[in-house]
Amino acid sequence: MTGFSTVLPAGRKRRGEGHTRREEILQAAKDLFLEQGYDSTTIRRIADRVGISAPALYLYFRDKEALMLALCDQTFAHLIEAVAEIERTVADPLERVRRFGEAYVRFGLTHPDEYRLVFLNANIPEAIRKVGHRAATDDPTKPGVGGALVFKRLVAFLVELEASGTKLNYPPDTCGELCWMGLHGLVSAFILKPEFPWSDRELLIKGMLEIHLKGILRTP
Amino acid sequence: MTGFSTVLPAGRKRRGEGHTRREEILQAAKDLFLEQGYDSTTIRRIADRVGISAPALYLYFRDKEALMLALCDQTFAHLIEAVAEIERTVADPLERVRRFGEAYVRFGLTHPDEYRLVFLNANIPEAIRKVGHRAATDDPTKPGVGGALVFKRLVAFLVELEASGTKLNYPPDTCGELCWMGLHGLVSAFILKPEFPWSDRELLIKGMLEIHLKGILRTP
DNA sequence: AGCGTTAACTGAACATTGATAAGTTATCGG
DNA sequence: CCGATAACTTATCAATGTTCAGTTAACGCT
Repeated sequence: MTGFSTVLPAGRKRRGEGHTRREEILQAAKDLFLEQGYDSTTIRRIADRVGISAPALYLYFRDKEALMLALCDQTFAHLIEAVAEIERTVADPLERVRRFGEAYVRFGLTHPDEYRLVFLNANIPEAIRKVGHRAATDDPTKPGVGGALVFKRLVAFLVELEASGTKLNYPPDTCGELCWMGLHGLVSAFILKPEFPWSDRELLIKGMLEIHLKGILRTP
Repeated sequence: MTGFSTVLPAGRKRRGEGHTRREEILQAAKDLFLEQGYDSTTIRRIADRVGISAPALYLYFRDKEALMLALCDQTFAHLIEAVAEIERTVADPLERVRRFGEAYVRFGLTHPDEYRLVFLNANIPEAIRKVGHRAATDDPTKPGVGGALVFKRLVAFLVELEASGTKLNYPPDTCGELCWMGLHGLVSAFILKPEFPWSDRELLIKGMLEIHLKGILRTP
């Protein structure tokens, strides 16, 4: 039961309607990616789904990497939205940090493939690997900075937390990095090693959040 | 400055000396892998280094995956040895856990490429992905169980720790998983995102160890 | 010394991959 | 209706992992 879906040729786009095709390609790539994973998301198969020839893809994306980058940013928007939601609805800085952790883990576990693409892949070309944690100084209008944006929010929460009088055991950015590393370790473990007999998932999530909150807050 | 090293043809092996060639292949693959990374470690290039034809490789390895698996196990032996060293020289269970963490991080940071191959790669075929954390019930004589063996040692340390009277906040295996996830998050962050402006590396390592030790030990 | 078996190995080829070059077609403004 | 050009295709490239069919050389045996 693999790749039987060849789509009928799509009509040529009207002049000036190229961006439409671009989005069709993105959608097809995303579908394929979610259905069959990265390895099956080939240029030819994407083109096939859209109903155009393979080289036509290169009219809209410089190369496969650029296509995947665009996909990543699209998905990251979801996580950014989730964090914005927290900022809108939660006032307490400590609670914001906890909610951030929960949202991050939930995002990773419900979008495992994108998570792999953005945060885990050591095999994919350099530029894609960087997407997750490109330096915060990079041009934020360019594709591939979603991860850094999210991370900056976490650090901002920690700065608030410190400003509100809570003592931290490390500088806010170090705290943020430690928390992210723990959350990332958790998510990537579940994603990369699903066959491992992990103990209760909810316990692990709760435990990881507890450990890190307890670890960064100074308690005399 | 890339791939100029083509090696002269090696003489045919005597009858019964095939295993020698097998090890030559492994060595060449390892060198190439360390020098140029996974993407450059192709069947043809490996064969080229050894001085044989590409198909000759398939006399000694079922496929590329099997070759890489063998490489992984070879490298894992180093980590296993480091852990055994701890068992030999350190008696205190708590200290054993701390030393395990240090050794694990040191291993990851000094063997980043192997670490990527074994623990990080979401793109490489399934069997290689599993290497790091194959279920402990798997046949331990088969290749690819190095990761699980190491992890079992950590859990054993935690069981000792509990037996010695120290109260834990979670069951030993859950504690082990949490610790491993944190350590792994740390190592993989450094490896996958070297360009990110992390705060002081030593502080992060020390912090991660502290956080997790504090987190799993019950302190009333 | 010669012969047959077979381990060790090679050359050519296949299907896929991402990517490019060069040419074609259809749309649209004037 | 015509010329410019956006949109697209066909043919092709080099590289990848892998297989097939054959070849060569080492060894035991008579």
